[in-house]
Amino acid sequence: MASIPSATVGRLVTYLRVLATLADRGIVRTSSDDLAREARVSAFQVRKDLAYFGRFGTRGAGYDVDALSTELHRILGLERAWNVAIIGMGRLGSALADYPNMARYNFCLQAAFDVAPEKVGTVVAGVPVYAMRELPERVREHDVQVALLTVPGEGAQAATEALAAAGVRGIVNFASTVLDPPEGVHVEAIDFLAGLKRVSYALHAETSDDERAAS
Amino acid sequence: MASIPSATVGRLVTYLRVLATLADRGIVRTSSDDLAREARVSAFQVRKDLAYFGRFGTRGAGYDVDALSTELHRILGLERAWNVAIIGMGRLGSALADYPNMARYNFCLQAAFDVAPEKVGTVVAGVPVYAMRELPERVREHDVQVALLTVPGEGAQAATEALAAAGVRGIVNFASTVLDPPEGVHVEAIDFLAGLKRVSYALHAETSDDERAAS
DNA sequence: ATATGTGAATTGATTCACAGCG
DNA sequence: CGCTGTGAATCAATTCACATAT
Repeated sequence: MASIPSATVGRLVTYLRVLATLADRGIVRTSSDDLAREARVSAFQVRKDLAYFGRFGTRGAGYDVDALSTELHRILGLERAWNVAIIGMGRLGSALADYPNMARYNFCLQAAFDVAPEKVGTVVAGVPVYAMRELPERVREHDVQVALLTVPGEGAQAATEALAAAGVRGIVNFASTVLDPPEGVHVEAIDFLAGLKRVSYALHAETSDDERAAS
Repeated sequence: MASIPSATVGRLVTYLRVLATLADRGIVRTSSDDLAREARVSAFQVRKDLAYFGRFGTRGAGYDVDALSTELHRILGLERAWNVAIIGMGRLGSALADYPNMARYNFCLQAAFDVAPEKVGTVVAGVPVYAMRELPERVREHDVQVALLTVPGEGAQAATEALAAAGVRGIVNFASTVLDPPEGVHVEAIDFLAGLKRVSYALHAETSDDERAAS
């Protein structure tokens, strides 16, 4: 298979979300136009993105909401369950632990880890908190495939290597650090401070333009 | 000015972060090669990204860490302070409220909003929590320019419109919804569930490849 | 000597137009 | 007739090579 643009994968996730809201509204059939409007992309884009993976519509009639949703689940690997661990049970880690929508998408939170002795041994949102040094055994015990990394920046790379050594191949990194991903490990960065800075740029650039236009 | 690729803006944010770690290590001078290695991009890319905005290095010698850092702050609009509000004081909103690094980058958290009557009137991490219906006055009172939107998906679009009407032009959206941004409003999406799904795709695609290779 | 800054070349992604199917 | 699926064309971003400055 030709390699898929990662932007396409990101948009598939969006289409899936849109399909869910359509299904909630009782809508059974849709079109690339509909999906495009809701996802804020072009209808060409929707069709091209789907075309990388197959043919899911009926010409003249559009797409079946349920069927397309099922296909997208399959493509994104969401039909199977993924076992998830949280590394770092600070504010953010705890907030993620009782985020309800994770289970809805087959992400099963199995374990949490922290260095603070007072947290170790507690149970947060039904999930046991282990010491970081137990990570290798516990990751294997719970068959963890994906980690949510919420440790402070300084510890992120070390944690990544420990996770990789324990066999974890997917990491969602919440730290403001560029990780050097070990061979075979996929890292997705979620950096809200970076998002804030991009907003700052957008507002700032706009203001400078206005000033220039006014002069 | 020619329009800047948004990917470039994202990378500038990364370079800034790398420069901060270099400065912490007492490093005074750097090069496009160094920055590239730390940011995991090519040196060409670093130079091209910077070239959109000017000439910041000395040929033969590289870049001054402090000077480049100052320039990037200026470019990204981080020299001035931005007043920030959090909309939705659930788990995530509260976690964001006492995230310490925001102030370091001149993002000043001024106010928080929630619909729950028992939260209204409390002070979280030094920040007053107001009722959603007070949003117009309070946003103006605190001169809020940027909002962190952490309300559930259903309420996100309505909150966006209320914010826009109150004069907020920058929104970081944590909800799993595609927002229709009102005219002149910039939205940055931070969606960790989407990140998790992209990881799922990466691991799943890899596994399918392996199976195909083995057959 | 060395590392930046930049036009030219290349690669990749998006847009388009329409052929093909229901 | 309508809407999908897709090769071709356009547009944008990345990579490269090297002239240029210190």
